[in-house]
Amino acid sequence: MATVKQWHESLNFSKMRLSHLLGQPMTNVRIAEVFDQIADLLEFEGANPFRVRAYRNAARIVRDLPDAITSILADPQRKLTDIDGIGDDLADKITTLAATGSLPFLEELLARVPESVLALMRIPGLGPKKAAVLYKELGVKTLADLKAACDSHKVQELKGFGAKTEQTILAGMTLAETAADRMLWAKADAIASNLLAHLKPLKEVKQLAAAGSYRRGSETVGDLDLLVDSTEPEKVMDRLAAYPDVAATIGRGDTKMSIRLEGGVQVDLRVVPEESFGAALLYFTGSKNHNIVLRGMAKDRGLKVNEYGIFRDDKFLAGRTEEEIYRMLDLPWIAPELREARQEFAWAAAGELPELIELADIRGDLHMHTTESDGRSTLAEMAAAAKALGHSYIAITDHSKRTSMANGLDSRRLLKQWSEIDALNAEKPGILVLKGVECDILEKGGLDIDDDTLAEADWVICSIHYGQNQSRQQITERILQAIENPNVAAIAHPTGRLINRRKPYEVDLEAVYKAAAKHGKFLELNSNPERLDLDDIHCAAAKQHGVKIVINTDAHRADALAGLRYGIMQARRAGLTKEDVANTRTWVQMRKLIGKTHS
DNA sequence: GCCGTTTTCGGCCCGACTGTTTTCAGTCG
Repeated sequence: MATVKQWHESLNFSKMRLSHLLGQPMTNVRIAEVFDQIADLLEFEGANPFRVRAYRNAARIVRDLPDAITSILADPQRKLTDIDGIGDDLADKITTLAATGSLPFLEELLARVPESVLALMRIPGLGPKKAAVLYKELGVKTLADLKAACDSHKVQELKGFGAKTEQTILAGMTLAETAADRMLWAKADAIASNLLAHLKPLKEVKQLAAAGSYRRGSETVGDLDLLVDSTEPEKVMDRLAAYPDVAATIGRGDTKMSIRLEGGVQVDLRVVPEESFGAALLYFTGSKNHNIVLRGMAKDRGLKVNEYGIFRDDKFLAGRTEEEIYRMLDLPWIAPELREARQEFAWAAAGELPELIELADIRGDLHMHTTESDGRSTLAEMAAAAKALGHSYIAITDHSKRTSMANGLDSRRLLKQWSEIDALNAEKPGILVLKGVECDILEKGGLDIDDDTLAEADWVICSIHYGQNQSRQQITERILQAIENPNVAAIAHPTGRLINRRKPYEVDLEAVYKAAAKHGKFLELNSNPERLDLDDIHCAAAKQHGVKIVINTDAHRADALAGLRYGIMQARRAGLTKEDVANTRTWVQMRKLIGKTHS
């Protein structure tokens, strides 16, 4: 999926020279980037595809790991080779990377293959084989070379290429220049809902679903994958072709069709008969790696799984529902959010598949703003909207004074707001409104509101809004200091994703997790879809360290309170249960967790 | 490159679609 997105990433990646990757603390993400680049280079060289897959797999495994590689290396009790998919060779390479910041094997590869050719493989329709031919036969090293070769029609003269391929390459190049990045889940949701509503009225459509990373609740979505149960694929495909927003048809066969919408989003449609709907839903939901494991398990049992069902010696056994397929493999049904080939199979084998948290489990939202700072809705409007959503409590957490451009409150205004909250509660609004604040962690350390005032609050959540360019160590120190303040209950934006689309600040998250666990402080999963933080990986890491998590919206207007579901999806992807998330509890229970005793 | 209650070698998920072929390789998901 998402060839266009990969293209973008490759453009960004090729700008980011190796020297930028190296010589910095070796985070999991940086190690993963090195392995992905090795996989690309090996693939270009035509290496054994399974060897390439091993590197890609390792990249994904390291990226998804809740623990920092550096802390595993530092722990004499643990070995890298204990991680599934990491053998002796890759463990050595990781160790070398972490110790020296460089990897001789990668240097060798880069000496053989110019890094710029990797961008060729990102063009839709150009894979490693064709890219290698272009490089070897025509000396195409860059995208500019490729453009020139197509324009002079040298490409179509190559064996295995033709006029059509040349056109496809040119079209792929211009498309990639203008196409959109991966979209946020919320946008995918809007588009998918419209598409489903367009297809549903067709009488030939018996069942339909949106699958892919959208169904898995991935934070961002590349392509949309639609699945339809019908015996009349032609009619279904005609219906999709008639969708008003279609810009182009990329491909169309007997049961499968791909279109591109205005704005660049690719939509893949697959039509299957009823007896295959569950198998196809499983296949189309992915992830790819989840499917690979499933199919391997089937093979071990002398079975075969494809998108039509599960088979023994070509005899159809099941396929109507996902449950049937899982059952044939002695597995319970696995929630789509968990299907990333991370821990779900180990959990299933041990009978420890977590009962994932649901939206309805949340009892209160503990981070929101009002018109008193930079919110758009009043205190009363926020309370009414939260009550309508079924919450039993909320915390009003307007900004503190340092955040002056958001009209942050000083202690005098805070105390005034809190007396208004007392008055509102006295009117018995049907929801408990808590006196809170989102208190700035100042550049020099320390908090923006005095301790005497903070002691009056029910709920103090802290975050960094200024001095985000400080060193990793300075930022970490500031956060640790806030965690140690007895008046503080929670840290918001712990990984630094607090401004849309801007690079997060650098922070030693291990230290933050450890301190939060030690002092019983909450880390916030901020549910804003545009700057979601903690994401699924960080969420799992926080849980691993025994940190208490709260899921809040950080809503700036009443209708944004419904955005809690975005955070819930990430929590589910991290395998969190109701117990793992603190604000599934009543406020009385929560207050005990915080350790506050005053009323 | 990884992995092993069939294994330390020989496997590694599976099928649709396209373009260039004349039975298939490459690409994609």
